[in-house]
Amino acid sequence: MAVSVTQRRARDTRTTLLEAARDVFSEVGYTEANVADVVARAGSSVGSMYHHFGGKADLYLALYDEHQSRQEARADAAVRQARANGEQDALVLFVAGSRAFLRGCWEERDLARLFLEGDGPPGFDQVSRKRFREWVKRAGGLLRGADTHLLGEPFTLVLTTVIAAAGREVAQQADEEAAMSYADDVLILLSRLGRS
Amino acid sequence: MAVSVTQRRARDTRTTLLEAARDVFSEVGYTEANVADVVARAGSSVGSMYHHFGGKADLYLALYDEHQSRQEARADAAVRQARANGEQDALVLFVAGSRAFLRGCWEERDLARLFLEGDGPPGFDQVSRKRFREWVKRAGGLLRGADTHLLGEPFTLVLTTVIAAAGREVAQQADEEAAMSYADDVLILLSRLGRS
DNA sequence: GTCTATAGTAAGATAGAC
DNA sequence: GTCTATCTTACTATAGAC
Repeated sequence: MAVSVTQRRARDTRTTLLEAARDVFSEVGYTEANVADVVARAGSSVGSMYHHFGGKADLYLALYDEHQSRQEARADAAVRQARANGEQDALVLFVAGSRAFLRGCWEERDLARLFLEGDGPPGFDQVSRKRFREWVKRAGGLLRGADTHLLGEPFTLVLTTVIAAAGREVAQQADEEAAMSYADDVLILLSRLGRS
Repeated sequence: MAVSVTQRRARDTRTTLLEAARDVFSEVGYTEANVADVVARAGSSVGSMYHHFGGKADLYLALYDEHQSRQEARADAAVRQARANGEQDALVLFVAGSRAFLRGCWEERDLARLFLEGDGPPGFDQVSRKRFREWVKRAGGLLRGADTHLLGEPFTLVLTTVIAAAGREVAQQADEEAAMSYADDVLILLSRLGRS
């Protein structure tokens, strides 16, 4: 399909707005940020912004969606990779996925901080918790069967909250080495939970 | 010291406002709540509210302060009690304190939900995380020396987030039995972390 | 699709009488 | 200390020209 010039412009505008939103939200958080600043930084206009997005909250959610998708992709890839290398231990696979997730928190630390800090539109906390929980449940499914203790709500809860909190801390470290060292420390603790 | 009638009235107003704030915040959360509803429910007035408190955020913080103090008292009492009963194992003591904390989350479930849900004034998340962390560090100090692995930031982080998340879930259970059962499940997992 | 200008609105906070 | 009335401010969202 040929893409017309105007369609391309529209895409650019959308992208530019998202990048500006990323910067502004990261710097001042959701509550403090205002739409005017975002469109100013994007060199766009309020009208355009409302043409492409439903509003401030929608902008934030779009940013979250893309970030979270990338994070899940990273984790999945790491698990596949480990498996391709012959790894079979469920716990090791799970840790590999989580580690990739945490590395992603470092690489996209501005966004990770933003989303894990808890400053978002009304109700965002519950939404993101739910999505994250789904992911952990899927990834944590690896552990099923390994140990009967590893089933059930409380276990998923612990996994979810620990990884999220670790992500927040990782994103705040001074350099990559410190970040991954922190990540590994937490993953060691998590591993203990997996061993009966 | 004799307490004058006007002083007493003032105290009553303050208390009534706090109770109303508790109800309103619990029902609709911080963001959705507005000062007008609070004073209406209290049968008071905006002016009085601003006489006693610095504003909406201050009202919320006062509520949090008192709740958290009660929670810490509960936990400390439980630890003292266990100690008085001859318990010496650091991990068992820590779990006893945490269990009392979680029971408190059930007893004051309206507030526990409110504060652990993440909807508060700007910056509240960090403030409450910090205070909670201090408490866990103090309580978790029990574990120092038991095992060299139990030192360090990551361990405190895990303890903190797991207990907080457990509190949120406990506060949402249907009845006390379910709540404490959930609490115990999580505490079993936490115990595993303590055993090397 | 993009922009400017403006409307709408909601709510937190203050002033000042009693 | 308590109240009523008002202010002020800030920002989201829309309308309509280009």
